[in-house]
Amino acid sequence: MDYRPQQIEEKWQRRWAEQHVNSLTDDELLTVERPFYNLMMFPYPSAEGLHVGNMYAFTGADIYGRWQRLKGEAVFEPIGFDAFGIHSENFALRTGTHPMELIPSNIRNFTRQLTRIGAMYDWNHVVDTTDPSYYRWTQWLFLQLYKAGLAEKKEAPVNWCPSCHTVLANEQVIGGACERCGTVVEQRFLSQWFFRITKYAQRLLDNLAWIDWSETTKKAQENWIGRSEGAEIWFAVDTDWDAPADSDAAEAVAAARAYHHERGEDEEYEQQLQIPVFTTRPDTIFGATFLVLAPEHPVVAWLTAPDRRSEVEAYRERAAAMDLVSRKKVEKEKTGVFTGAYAVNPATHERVPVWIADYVLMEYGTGAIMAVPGHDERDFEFATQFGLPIVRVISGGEDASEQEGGGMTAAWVGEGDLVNSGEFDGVHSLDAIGLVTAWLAEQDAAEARVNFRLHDWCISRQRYWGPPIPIIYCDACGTVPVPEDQLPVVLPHVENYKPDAGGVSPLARDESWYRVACPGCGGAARRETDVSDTFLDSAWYFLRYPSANRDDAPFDTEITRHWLPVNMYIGGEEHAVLHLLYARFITMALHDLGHVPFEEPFKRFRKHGLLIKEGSKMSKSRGNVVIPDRYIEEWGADTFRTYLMFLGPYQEGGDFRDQGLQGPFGFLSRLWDAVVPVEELGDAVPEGAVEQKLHATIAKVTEDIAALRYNTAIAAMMEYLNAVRENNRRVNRAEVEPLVVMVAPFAPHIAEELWELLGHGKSVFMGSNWPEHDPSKAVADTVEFVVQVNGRLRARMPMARGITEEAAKAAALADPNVAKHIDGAQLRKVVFVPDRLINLVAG
RNA sequence: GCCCGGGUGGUGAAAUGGCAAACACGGCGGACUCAAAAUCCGCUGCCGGCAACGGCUUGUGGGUUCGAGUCCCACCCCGGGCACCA
Repeated sequence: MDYRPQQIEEKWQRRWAEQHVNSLTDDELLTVERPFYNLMMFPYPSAEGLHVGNMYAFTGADIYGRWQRLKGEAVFEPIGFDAFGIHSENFALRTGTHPMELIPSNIRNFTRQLTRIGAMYDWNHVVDTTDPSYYRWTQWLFLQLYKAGLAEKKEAPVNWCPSCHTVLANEQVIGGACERCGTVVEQRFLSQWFFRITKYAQRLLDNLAWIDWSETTKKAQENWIGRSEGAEIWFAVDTDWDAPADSDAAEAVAAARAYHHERGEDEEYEQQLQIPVFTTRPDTIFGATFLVLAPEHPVVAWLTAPDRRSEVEAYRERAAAMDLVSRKKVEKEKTGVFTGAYAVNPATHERVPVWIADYVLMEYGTGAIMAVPGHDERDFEFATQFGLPIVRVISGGEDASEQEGGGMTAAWVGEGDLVNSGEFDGVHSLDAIGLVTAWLAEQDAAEARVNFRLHDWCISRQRYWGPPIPIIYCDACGTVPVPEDQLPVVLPHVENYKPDAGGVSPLARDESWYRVACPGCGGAARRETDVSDTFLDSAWYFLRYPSANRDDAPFDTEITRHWLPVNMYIGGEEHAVLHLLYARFITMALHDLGHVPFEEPFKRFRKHGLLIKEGSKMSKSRGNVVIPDRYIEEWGADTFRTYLMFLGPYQEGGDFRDQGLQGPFGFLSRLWDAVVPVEELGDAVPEGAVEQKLHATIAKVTEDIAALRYNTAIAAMMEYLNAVRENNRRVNRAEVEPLVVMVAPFAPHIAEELWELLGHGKSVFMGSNWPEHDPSKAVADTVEFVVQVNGRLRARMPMARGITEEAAKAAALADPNVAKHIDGAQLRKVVFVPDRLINLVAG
């Protein structure tokens, strides 16, 4: 009987479903012992169907879950659909199918594919983010954050995608372009809903020290959070003209006032206008020869000299019109204009000119810098271009020769001793950072400060396909949260859901929907018409899975305590700073609000690598995207799964080559051929080389799967099967039975079929069937010993395990080839590695 | 520029400082067959040699070590992320 994967796979998929092999009831969720929550990143259900990249991710995660189960854990392995979002909506717009029809049919197709690949999903606990019974709780989550002051609406510079007609979070802007459509984003000032993730910046960073995550992912988060230690230093403005007297005056002063008010500096501001700057190099303060403000800095209009106003205004307009990508180009020539104003360097008490330039960004630090051209490359370039003074305050680097004027030829950014720095001369720059900050602080001119690159998370979207933000605006009561007992705010079926270039949400076209009575006073009010970011849906879905059937709470307290945090989460590196950071933030916030007893959602996270095809990236335009269905049809899910895991190291990715499927298929076929004539199997216990190989293989496969080294685990099983079948020897049942179990996580269908043929009444996954190895039997009695002379291989000889150095040396010296290479020379040294090698150093 | 990966046969890839190339694909040769497919067996890094065996070989150049793909220093190349972040 030949191996016919399609029939076997159909049979077992049907049986798993009929006998509920892979799902837990809600009662079991509360009571089972050894719970193991095995999570993978839920897919966005595209119309194209599951991509091989999804299959790769899910298969690797499923293997881990199946293995835990074979070891006796009660594994909960759920799946769901991240079905809201711009991606689905854009596709719907393109094809003219309404997302409310498109998504359910995509989900049906995904469900079919996910079943066909043979993953052991718990179909009793599915999550669909577009289902009102789910997004009701997404809205609830928004309200909890709102009540805690962690959600706020504010006017801010935001990323605007002119193609998707919506704002984007910083994390969704990749290299200056929209993550979804690739269009270059613009900067706009809009009033948007933000989550105050920056409040958690330090904790998000600190916890990275102890969570068990892939190092690269932690590193990416660390960089994204971007902590910088330094100081904020205040420069008093010194001008001899009044604030602008024209019609812009009130506005300019109001803007400056608002800026300082937001920073809590009302008092200082009323006394004298000060410009705060952030620097990581307070040690270079004596070399700060000018200030540079971001063009959009709110105090610019206030302090610009009357005769400079038209030039400054022109520059600001040009900067505002520029897209963010070209503005942030490093290689671009420095531009800027002088405002005519001066400020006082608090260390030197010298007046320094105040400039504006687009290389200073409003969104980082204070939107203003002290320029130290002697020790900062960008400031050096700017000073050189505009003829501003360059002063050396740290020794090191090179100066031009006397004839050439002796000035600095480049910024010196390294360390050194301070010079031209008053009482600090001779102090090392690293020591000076703290000393100078303290000295300035005594004069109320500075304070030590930490800055983060991380920005607040902009969650409002001017789009249709998302959960409406549960807020109502009332003229009398102001901003009113929708009462929790009125959730969900159901997304209405809107025929024209096209986004609008003006930034008005599609929901704003449905008057009957947004006109609503104020929950506070009962008067006429209107709903918020923006929807929330898809990443909010996915920031808490893992909390919902075990409680997916609860309709009175987002997550059941007992079930959550039993199953969370997640034991193992496997997913793609592309979400390192998006989903994974948001999920951590939301969990931390829920912890602080008393909703969950832990603050990190995922105990372990492992990233998987990227699949490429025949040496190049898969993409639609290249036309080399692997369609999994075709391969599964041709080879079977077991072969496809095993090949995906065999083609390279899982955590690094690999190269998909059509020819490669032959290898795993041959392996499974040979396994089939070895086991299926069950009556012919011998009853002898394993012995000799096969026994040794069996125990060594169990040890290796167990270790490898634990470390996600699936490719070498499969190779080890292939080697073992080759040993079992060597020279047409008679195969014994006790030799193949453990192999069938070890194959099961990779190729579950064939394993089930063989397990049944071997006489077992129930699924191999019911019960702790993972084999144990006996370390004493995993090693051979004789080892092949390597003999080196002066570090070079000269002979190999079988020797008894545990042979002494003396005996090994004697045997080695007796070998004619060894003797020849020693050639009568004196032995200077003998290096002996037990059971492995002896190196005779002669001459 | 900074931060991660990575560079090994014809190909995908293995290798706690201790036999480089496991496992697999492909190729070559053979068995079976009228023939082909499937299957099975053998060979397969490069150079020299009938062979025994010897020499060379993990991006480049140095170093540490009895011994380096692996550790250290410098550099080149490829992939990914961040980036005028003060």
